[in-house]
Amino acid sequence: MEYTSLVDTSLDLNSNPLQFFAAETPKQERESNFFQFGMKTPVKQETGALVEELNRVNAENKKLTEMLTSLCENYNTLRSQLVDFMAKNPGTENSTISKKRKAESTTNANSNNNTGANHDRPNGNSESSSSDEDSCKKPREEHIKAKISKACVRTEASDTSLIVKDGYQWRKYGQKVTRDNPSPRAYFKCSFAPSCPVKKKVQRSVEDQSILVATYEGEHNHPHPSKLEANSGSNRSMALGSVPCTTSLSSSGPTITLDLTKSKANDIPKPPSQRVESPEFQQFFVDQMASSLTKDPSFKAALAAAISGRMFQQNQTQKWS
DNA sequence: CGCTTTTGACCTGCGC
DNA sequence: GCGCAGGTCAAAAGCG
Repeated sequence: MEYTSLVDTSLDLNSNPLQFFAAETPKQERESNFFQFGMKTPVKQETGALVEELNRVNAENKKLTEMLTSLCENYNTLRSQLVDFMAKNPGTENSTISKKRKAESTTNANSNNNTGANHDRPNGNSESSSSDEDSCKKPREEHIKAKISKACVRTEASDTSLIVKDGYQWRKYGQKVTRDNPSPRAYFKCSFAPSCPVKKKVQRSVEDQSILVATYEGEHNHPHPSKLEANSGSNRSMALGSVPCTTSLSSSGPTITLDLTKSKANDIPKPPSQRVESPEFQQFFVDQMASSLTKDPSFKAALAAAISGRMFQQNQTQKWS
């Protein structure tokens, strides 16, 4: 797919030109030059180098912005094509899988290309023919399963607690050992329950014990707790804010992987698993990034503001120096 | 003392 | 209908 050629995973925005300066010059010289800047002493060579570097960074930022725009456009195109395809071929995606348990085992076992749009139930449009039957059988769960999402969280493998710090408060109401996974599965309800219907299941990945797979069911009908303190962020990913996020993902659906060990591990992100090298994984990685970036318009706006803000800041810095 | 967690029992749906 | 497995309940225990 063309996405892979578009995405430069080394998103080094070079937002701080002084870092380049620092990397190329000895410490003493750096400090003296810094004071020279402060005293507005013209150093033509260094200034020229900085201007050149700044221009290069600006060009790179522009290029990245274009890449991002292109990525979003390609994603939207692909998504609309998928929607069309699903509309024309209603029975193509596991139309026989309408039962609850099969649905879950499918999402767990297969690395099929479920997007956030069809994550509600795996059988997409064919659901319309069987939904009535299902609703008769399971009227109680119908509304709860309105929205299901997954998140993978990397933790220390030795950490036996099934706690996913997503900012919300949860109350554990059960734990089970499932057949397909020796690790116990923990069941949580939002602490705002029963007014908030959201539940989550947390279980360690079979493949990588250091990854916790959290499955969220439903949507919170109350603001994110962090928003009460800092009114920023527009979705869960944004609200996670300060959590070190290293964007890896699971093979079972749209996920966000948060490397909670990163802050403790010398800032060296570990690869989620060997699967990251596979084309399938990379493809899904791109899809996931595009999904995360395009899902929320306000996130796009915030991203654009952040990029332009950095560029503006650089220009200001350049002017002041 | 109140809240949270633990854990065994119970409920429900699915496959045979 | 029965057994199995996932999900939920609720009493007991733990904790601040």
